[in-house]
Amino acid sequence: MSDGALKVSGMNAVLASVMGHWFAENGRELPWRTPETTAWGVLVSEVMSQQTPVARVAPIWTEWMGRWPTPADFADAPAADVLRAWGRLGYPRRALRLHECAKAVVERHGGVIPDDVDALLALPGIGTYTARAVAVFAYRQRHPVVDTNVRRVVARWAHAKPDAGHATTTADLRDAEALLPSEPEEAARLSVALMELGALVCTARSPRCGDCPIARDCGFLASGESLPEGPSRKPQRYHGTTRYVRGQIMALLREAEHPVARVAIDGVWHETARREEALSGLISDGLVDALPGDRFALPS
DNA sequence: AACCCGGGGAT
DNA sequence: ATCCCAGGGTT
Repeated sequence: MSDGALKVSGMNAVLASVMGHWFAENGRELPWRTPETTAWGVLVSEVMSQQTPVARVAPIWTEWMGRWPTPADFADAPAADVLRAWGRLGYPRRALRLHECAKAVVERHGGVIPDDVDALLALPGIGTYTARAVAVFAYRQRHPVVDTNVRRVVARWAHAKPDAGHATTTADLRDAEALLPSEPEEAARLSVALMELGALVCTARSPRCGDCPIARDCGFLASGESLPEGPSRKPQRYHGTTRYVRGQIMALLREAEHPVARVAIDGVWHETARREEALSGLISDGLVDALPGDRFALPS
């Protein structure tokens, strides 16, 4: 952190206090934000929330935890059941990785979600963000938790920039670490509050600076600059892409009671090459089984 | 570093 | 019609 104000002794405690009060008043009541949520529940919520808005995750998470209350319960489930329960959350490879993760937790850790960041990082589907999120939100340890929201808040508030880079870097972790108060519990509360601030107030396109509890110290607000108007990313099309066709095939197979013939898959998109690209990709990803007789199904 | 991977709600 | 979202894995 190069900003001089942050080096003032006690500044982090003040930030944590202000953000803590703001979160207590304004934080959303998500189903996994309860004292009885297990580390497994936290892990599931984090994986489901990777690139998927939490509002869409909440009902699926509740159903999921009722069906598979522990990693061991989930590890024993058939992959097809897992993919159907995942439904339309998107990026179904996450569901498969979560399945592999649960199996690894059973084998390596006796069915207990590890509390060590490095052990978490070694699990399938657990990366820089999710490992720290579990260690902090489930085990109340003191680590920086840096997601897209925290990167944006820190970029604006501490660095007076309109936005952050597109991926989490070592510098992002160091910047977030520099903001944490010394007490792990207070640090954990600050991290979730910063994430919530980014989700509700310090949003990507239309930040509500009038509602921001830390606007007084915000470098970007003080700079007087305004956000760039044009699209911040390259234009992304979806309809007709491989991802779209993959999604169509997965939806077809999720809803099918029995293996489907190739001709049924032909109906999801008119371009054969695109269709084949999508189908072969799904098979190599382990999301689809190719069965004898040119038939296809979710993996068994 | 760049690219791939879904889907829906907001604007 | 376009943007955005509690990212991770592969190359």
